Amino acid sequence: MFDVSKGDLVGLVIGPGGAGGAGGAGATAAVATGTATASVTLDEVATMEAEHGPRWVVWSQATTGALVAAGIRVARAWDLVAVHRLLYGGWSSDPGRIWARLNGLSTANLPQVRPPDLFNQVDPAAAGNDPIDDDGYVRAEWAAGAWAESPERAAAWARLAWRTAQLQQGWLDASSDPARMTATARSESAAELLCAELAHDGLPLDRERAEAIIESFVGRRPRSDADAAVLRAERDELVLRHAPPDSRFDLRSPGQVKSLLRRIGIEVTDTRAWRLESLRDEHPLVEALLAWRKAERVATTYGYAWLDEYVGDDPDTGAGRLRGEWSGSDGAAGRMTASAGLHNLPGDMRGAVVADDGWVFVRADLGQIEPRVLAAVSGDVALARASADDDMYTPVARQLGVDRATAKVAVLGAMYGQTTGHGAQALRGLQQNYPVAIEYLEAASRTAQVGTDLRTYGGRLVRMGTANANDVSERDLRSHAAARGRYGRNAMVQGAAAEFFKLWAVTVRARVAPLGARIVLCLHDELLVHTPLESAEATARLVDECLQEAAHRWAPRPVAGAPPVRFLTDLSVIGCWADAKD
DNA sequence: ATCGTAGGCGCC
DNA sequence: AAAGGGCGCCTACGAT
Repeated sequence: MFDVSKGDLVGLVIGPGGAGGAGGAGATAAVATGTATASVTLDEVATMEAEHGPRWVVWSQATTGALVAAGIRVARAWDLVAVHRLLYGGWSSDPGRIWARLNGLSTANLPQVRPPDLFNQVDPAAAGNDPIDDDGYVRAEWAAGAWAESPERAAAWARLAWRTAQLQQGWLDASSDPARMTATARSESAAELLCAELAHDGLPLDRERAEAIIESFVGRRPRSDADAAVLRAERDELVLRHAPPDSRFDLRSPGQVKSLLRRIGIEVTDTRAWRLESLRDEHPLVEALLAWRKAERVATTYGYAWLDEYVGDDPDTGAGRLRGEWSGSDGAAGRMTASAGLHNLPGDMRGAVVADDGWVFVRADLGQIEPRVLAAVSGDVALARASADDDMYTPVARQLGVDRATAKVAVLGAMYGQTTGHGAQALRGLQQNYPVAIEYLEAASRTAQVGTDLRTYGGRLVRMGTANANDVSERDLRSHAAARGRYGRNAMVQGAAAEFFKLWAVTVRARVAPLGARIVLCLHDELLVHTPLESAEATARLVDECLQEAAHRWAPRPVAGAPPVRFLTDLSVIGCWADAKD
């Protein structure tokens, strides 16, 4: 059907109705290259994947999600949103904005879909068969869904995706390091595939265990709204009985908690747990309040409502699955994000994350990823040498003539912008012994402070925005500049670490699939792989091999005289996430 | 009534 | 002198 080879770009769109019969009414899936287009069924997409292994150009995770839902897991992708975020920073974008940026068109007044009203009837014929309007912009109606109204339009939409990918590749080629940025674009695109699969598969979670854990914190499941109110009041009473009689304070209002504390003779600027920690012995109410807070967190965020909303079944086995939405590169530095509490499950709840019968988890996290990444991206020879040690802080401490704890605080402080306390003194030692790494951070901080954008090692644009100088005091301006400095400094390390992690993750995704294993959780520097018991050892070996492969591909050219930076994992095979030792 | 912000806390 | 970054999610609260 198509003259394509492995890795060639092929535009792919899938309409809301999925793929009907090829060319027939309702066939809204289409593929396109620069020379051919076709309406296709999802079966035909699967065949093309198996026979040609192209790199599928998709507008967003929506297409990938439709594929996964249809049971198709492709190897390669070019995700236009993911590459857009790499090139231009920021968050999600629609086709209109992506196209405009690539073509040098202003994005200040992007065409909008006008809601149909008495005077503005949408005329389906008006949109024609060209997704690009006379002014060069993408027709907003197309982006809003009109592209799926006919096979011809779907084909044109797939063709536009292909053309957009070509434009993006052109911009990557025009960068200072085309090979590296292209590698990042491909890795980030694969991460979006992984995200679609994570969202579909879900994290194995034992409902009964989860219920038991919740119950241990907040008591039994309420039978009604009224019952819930009673139980809530009972939990509040455990704190309020320590309060002055006839007083009325709302524990959920930080301001009122502050007033309450003042009434019992405790004056604080805020009521955060770490601040109250040292005041535990001052008054029994403090202890009760801290326990209440912990329970309240479970009750509101990880309680029965959370369970009911986000935990469903595996379609095959009926086992519990916690599902959320996944994004491959949200936020400043391009980390993965997840909803439904997947990225911030309380430690106590991990006891409910249990592998299916006959399956286990291979859990692996990257050891000291940020200082190792700093060594790699900065090209600091001395720091790269230190990375040879299982514990980087040991050689650093020896070099600086301080204890390990001080060395660790100093290194972390340097990366995060902290310059006070014990770290400050050791910072000077870092400057002397690891000048390249420290200067890398300082340069990022200086650039960020004046509001200039940065790019991570992998090429992601970190936008610094602009300070609103008119309504802040001189003092605030300075603190804003300092904050921007910390932000930029941190984004360079955290961002590069995120890129490296994703390269590792997508490599694992590809390698363990033949074993029947699947990644079920990505947690910034940690992978949880669900694998059949008999494949556990092989999976574990692959996870480690993939790290070495990723490290080799990610930083192939160490500075002359420097050893390659060493990366390592802490790896365990477990039946329950809580069994991980740490 | 709806919205955005702030305080707070979970994880890395 | 002092300064930690990121995210999601909850509640209260003030502004609109």
